[in-house]
Amino acid sequence: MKKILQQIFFDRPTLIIAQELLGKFLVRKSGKKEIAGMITETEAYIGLEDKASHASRGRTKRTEVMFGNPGYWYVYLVYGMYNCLNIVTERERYPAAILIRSVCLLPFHYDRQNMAVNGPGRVCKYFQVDKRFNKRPAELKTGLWIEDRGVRLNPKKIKKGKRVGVDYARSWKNKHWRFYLE
DNA sequence: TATTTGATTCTT
DNA sequence: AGAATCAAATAT
Repeated sequence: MKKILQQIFFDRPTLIIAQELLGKFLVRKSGKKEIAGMITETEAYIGLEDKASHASRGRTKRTEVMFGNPGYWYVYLVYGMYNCLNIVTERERYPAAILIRSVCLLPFHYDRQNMAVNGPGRVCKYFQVDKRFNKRPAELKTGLWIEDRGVRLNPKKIKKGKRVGVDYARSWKNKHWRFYLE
């Protein structure tokens, strides 16, 4: 069973979605080639108050997609080198998104050496995601979407921790808004 | 207009 | 521990 997650899935509380995305599949299709991997690590960035979120500094050309409708991709360049892939969540005008940090590749795609793709920069590199996908909807015709393939996780398998690389975010850096599988 | 800084990763 | 490398935020 394969079911593409629709926009309504993302129009809900971000912390719920960030956990539910674990076990879902990120799918990239260009031409006949399809790459798919199970999402194993996410981070939530929520609201104007969250000092770790780009949206906390207000609505800019870069962050406006976070203020828009849910179910859209937010792709940005960090450290001048790496792209980061996020899915926008919650209602229009409420800025929130989830960073996809790691995935686990299907056997068809890996050679044991690199079955895990750890780190947002590596996820984008492997799935050939760049700013072309920014502000585009997560759906089939975009060539990049998220699927439910029937994997059901025991909620106890979900680990929580502090978000990575946000030491500058004052008290918000201590929020346990990072979710991952062992 | 100039400087600083990152939701990172790779090399030394 | 440091480099790579640039868009956006902040300082001047």
